[in-house]
Amino acid sequence: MPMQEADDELELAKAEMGEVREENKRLKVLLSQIVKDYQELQMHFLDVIQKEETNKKSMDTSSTADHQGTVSAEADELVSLSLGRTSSSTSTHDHQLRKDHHEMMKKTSRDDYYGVMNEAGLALELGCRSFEPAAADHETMKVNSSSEINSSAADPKEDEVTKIWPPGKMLKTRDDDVSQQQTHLKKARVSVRARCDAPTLNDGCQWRKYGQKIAKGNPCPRAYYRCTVSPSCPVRKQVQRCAEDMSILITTYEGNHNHPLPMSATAMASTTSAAASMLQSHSSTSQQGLVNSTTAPISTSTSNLHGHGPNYFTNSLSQNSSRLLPQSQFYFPNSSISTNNSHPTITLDLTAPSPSHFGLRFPSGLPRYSSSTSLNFSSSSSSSFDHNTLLQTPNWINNPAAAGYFNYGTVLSHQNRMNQAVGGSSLNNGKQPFQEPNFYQSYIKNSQKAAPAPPQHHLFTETLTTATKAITSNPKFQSALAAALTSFVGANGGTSGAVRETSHIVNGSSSTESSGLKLKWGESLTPINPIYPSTQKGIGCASSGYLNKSSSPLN
DNA sequence: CGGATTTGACCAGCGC
DNA sequence: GCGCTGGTCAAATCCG
Repeated sequence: MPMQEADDELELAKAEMGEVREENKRLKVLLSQIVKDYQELQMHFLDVIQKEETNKKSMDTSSTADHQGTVSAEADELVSLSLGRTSSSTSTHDHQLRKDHHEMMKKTSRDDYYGVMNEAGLALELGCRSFEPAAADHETMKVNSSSEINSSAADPKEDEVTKIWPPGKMLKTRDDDVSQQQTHLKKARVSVRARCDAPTLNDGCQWRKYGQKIAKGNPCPRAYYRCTVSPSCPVRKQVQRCAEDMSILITTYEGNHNHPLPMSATAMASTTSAAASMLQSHSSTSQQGLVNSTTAPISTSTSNLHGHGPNYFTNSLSQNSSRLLPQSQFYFPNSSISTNNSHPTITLDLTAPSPSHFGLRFPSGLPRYSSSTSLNFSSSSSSSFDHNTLLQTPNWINNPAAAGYFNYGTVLSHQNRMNQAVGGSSLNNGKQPFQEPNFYQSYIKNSQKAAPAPPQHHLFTETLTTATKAITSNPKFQSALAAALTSFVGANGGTSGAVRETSHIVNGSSSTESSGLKLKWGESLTPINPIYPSTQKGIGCASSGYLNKSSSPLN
């Protein structure tokens, strides 16, 4: 009988593989269509820019405001290109833009151009840049102004630039208008809430703890980490247990990586980047007076990832808001906005109670925001996302503790099975003992007894990461997604998980109840990680140092 | 012994 | 100006 069971399992596995293959084929087709559409739109946009430039020359300066608005509107309709159009745009800029575009189109045929190729061999542009001047991060602004615009993304000088970043002193070199825009938006932060018993999320990066504080209103200490992958990396993160539910780990990221990241780190980086872009995009919009109320839609702009190589992901937060090519936007209705906080924070809440949603929402401590908009990226048959529904399974989601709260489509189920097959969940890297308050310590111990750490399993996640990088960075994808989201939101009620811009706790507006976005996590299959094969010691939220150094738990 | 962590001190921003 | 709070520094300590 054991033989019979084995055969059944084998057959089952084969059937699943077949399904996955078919799904993969469909996705490849979708991707190719997306790429094609994107390229068409890109050319369209450039034509618009060129026309605008022509009009500019033919018109008196008194009419500039009008036509700027016109172009903005058109660009917005396409991929929200207008957001990058600033008064600083000149013909030189436009020409440079076009030149950059063509160069990027050339580059997309190179294997070494970061994220250009996904497993399907489809070229997706990742070197996208924007004129967006309103990045919330001052540090980012400096980098962009000094290195991004005037040099390629691979410019080694970027590190040098970042080395001279004195925290909080970056406004000095900026134009006055930009400074004014940023006076109330000093540093964008992305907060990730996830159920995780490990000290930190396994975001793939290497961190060193440099401080710990008891923050007001939370008995659990807040730990401060800085990225140690590069000595000059300005990225910080704060890790703290949720006061209301200590199984929830709140990880807040701030800053931009200025160094190559391992694949396992790009997942989180891309996710936070997208969220930060969303936040910043909203912020800039808000600054323009388009969104002012605390219940206005969040303007969300997914990130334009770029890199110096297959594993280079420079933007964890706002940097990607300052690219030379346009970024797209989409809107999440009924989202809360706070404009009076110097540290606007967007919270990606991965603690949604439903196992079928990946959500962005307010902390559970704010029950009035508990419903909401969930992003449920599906590779399957959702009619609303037929042509652009591939997303990643980030490594940090691979945390089994959190896994129960996500739906990766077919991937998750496969992965969970595999995880279980190889020994259970990975809740902790086991490297460091917890030194949090006793009540939490006991909680952790109990949790760990029930869930022994398993071996790692990265193959799916890295592939998904790669696919995500390719896709989410694609403005066309974003645009199409935006359109889909817009229509879908209009037709959907609230679900679990949400996109929320916290900027501290916003007022008690109840407007967050109704939005609903369901984007199912997609799938991708090719396992790759040629550069950091030994970096992932655990698939859980344990933060494994990919340089064989310990990353830091919350002690 | 070198690197990471701990933890009290220090500093800056903010509200009163 | 003072106190509170968040964030960082750095010497002491821990650990592999």
